[in-house]
Amino acid sequence: MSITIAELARRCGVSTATVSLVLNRKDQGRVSPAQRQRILRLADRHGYRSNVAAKGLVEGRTYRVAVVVEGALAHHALIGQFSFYERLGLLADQLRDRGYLMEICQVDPARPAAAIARDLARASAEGFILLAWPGPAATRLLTALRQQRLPAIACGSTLATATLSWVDVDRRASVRTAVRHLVGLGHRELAFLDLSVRPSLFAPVRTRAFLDAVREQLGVDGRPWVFASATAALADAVATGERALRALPRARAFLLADNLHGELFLHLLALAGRPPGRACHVLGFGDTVLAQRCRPALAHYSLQNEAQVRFCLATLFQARTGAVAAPPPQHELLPPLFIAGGTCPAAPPG
Amino acid sequence: MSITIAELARRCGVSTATVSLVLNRKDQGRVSPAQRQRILRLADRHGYRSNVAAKGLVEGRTYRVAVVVEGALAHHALIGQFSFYERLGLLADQLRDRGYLMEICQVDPARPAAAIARDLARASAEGFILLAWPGPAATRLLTALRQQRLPAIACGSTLATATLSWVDVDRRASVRTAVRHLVGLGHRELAFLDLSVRPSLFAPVRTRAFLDAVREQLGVDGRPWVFASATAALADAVATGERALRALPRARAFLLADNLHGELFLHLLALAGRPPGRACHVLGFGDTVLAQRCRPALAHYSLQNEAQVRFCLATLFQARTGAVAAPPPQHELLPPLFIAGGTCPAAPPG
DNA sequence: TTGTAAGCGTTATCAT
DNA sequence: ATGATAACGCTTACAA
Repeated sequence: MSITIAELARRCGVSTATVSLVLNRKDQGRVSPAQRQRILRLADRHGYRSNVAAKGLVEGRTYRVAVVVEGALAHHALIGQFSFYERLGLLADQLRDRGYLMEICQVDPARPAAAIARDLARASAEGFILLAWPGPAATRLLTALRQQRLPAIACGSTLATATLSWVDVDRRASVRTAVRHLVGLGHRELAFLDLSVRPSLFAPVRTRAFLDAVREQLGVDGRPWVFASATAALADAVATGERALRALPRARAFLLADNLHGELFLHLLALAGRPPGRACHVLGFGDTVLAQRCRPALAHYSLQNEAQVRFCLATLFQARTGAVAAPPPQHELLPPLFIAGGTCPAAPPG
Repeated sequence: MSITIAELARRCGVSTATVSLVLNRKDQGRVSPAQRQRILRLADRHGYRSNVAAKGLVEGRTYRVAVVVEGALAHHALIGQFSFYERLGLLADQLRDRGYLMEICQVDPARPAAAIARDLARASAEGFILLAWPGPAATRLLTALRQQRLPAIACGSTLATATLSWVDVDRRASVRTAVRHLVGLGHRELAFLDLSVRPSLFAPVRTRAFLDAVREQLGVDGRPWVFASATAALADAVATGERALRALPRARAFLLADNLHGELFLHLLALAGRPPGRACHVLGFGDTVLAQRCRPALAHYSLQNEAQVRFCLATLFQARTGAVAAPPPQHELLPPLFIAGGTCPAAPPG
């Protein structure tokens, strides 16, 4: 245990109130600059750290924020959602910066939302962040938490309602922008590859967005350009990629529904004599970490993990005092963000 | 905030001391059974939860355990260490069961150990768990933490010393047992594939163990049977796998240094007309989650995540009271554990 | 400008 | 068998 306020007060010959005020920057002209300096210097010398328990006790707060995870923590690595961990790491750091502690709650999404919410309430957290939940499940759980008057927000889910808090990247707009990007580079034939691990939450959304964008921007039916693997097996991803290359021998523009198997597909392209970035253009979507593992790095539209996390915390902490408050519901659909890479140049202006 | 002890006492017409004793099961015949029941029932009805802050304050404890991660949380997904997250999830749950809170500290391993330890001390945790650190770095940090009298243990690192606390699976013994396993099945030619992402901490250890075991059990030089990819690229893993199959056309026994690219290699085997489990035997090592994603499931020797986590907590909490204590240093090298799968039968007895 | 003191919920020591 | 009460470290209303 570090030095206490009482001890600091004793050594400075002042009262605990004075020390507390100075340490919390609440001494608006109430404490003489001299005292102020002495107290701060002594605190620093002894490495003073406020006792969270005491502080929390007197303030009636827990300084905890729970991050609610669907199923096991390791599950998201298996389904290739690496950005899940990036967001978790960002949350851990940024919450610590605010003096909060991150609590990880792994819950069984099959249970009724009300039961989950009741259990979560026992975590005595001041706020809840639902990380990467499917939209419907997120909606149910957020609603149940709201009934218990617990501030909560979904991070990485697009909900159909404006009465709950959530943030996500706009997948539809990203696909649409990516199509415009490739069309702007002169391509008139695009291949769309959905090689992500099944069952994917977003596969139908992405495919639909692609077909709409193709219809709108090229005036044709894009269905012959869509190639989706039917299973989660790597072998199936390989087969699907090869099938696409055989089916569209003249295609020089490729859109990946997810960066997950990007490295694999770039490899297939190279084998097929269409080296990415030189003989053809490839655009991905998803985790930047995955994209940058590719050679060349995969140009893609981003998940914007940092922006998502920032929005979550800003919403949860929007009360003036830095305390978690029950905020009015807020949501945001982040616009497409291009991340450069060797597989495709930026879109031409206009 | 749930109901308090004081309120409970008021409603039962007893003192706070009585309630506290009953609630903490410290009323050895001191409280009458009738009172006891009344108190417990009322507490249950109001969903009483003890206030951690108050408890921690009076006990002078923080009920926090820090899990120290090398670099970013997401890093381990990129290098294919999925079991990292499995262990993290196990830690989160088991610590919560003990009334503890898990704090994730992402630290820059390039900084001096003493500086890291000083920063970690500010986390005011009662104990530290170094998750999946390379041995030398773990040794330095554990030593620095010990100098600050902070209980700490490394999970998933093999250290050269018995004066620090650590737990790991015995990689050497696992490889050796796997070789014996395949030899016991009648194989006289083994291929050893190291396709893991570079730079791997354990590649030299595993290769060395393989060569030793082959020398010992077959009396030959195993070097022509070792195939290692030189880079982290997927393309290199593919090339290395294919090279091994070409170089050893009659080999029917394969040992994978890591389950990471297991699915990929099984695919290559099938393509080469040697379907795993039927035409040949394949044994892996590492994450069970990865192995079970393969078709057929990859038989392998386990990392024993649960056993590792159990050992960590048992060591950290070994004081009688369930409090974290500064324990005498303890370590354990977990023995090989076979996990069945379709790619290889269990070893014949004897 | 500074000090005093009440109080947060809990545990544990002493009385009764 | 049970109750009073001090103590833990901190914040803050109020007094000086």
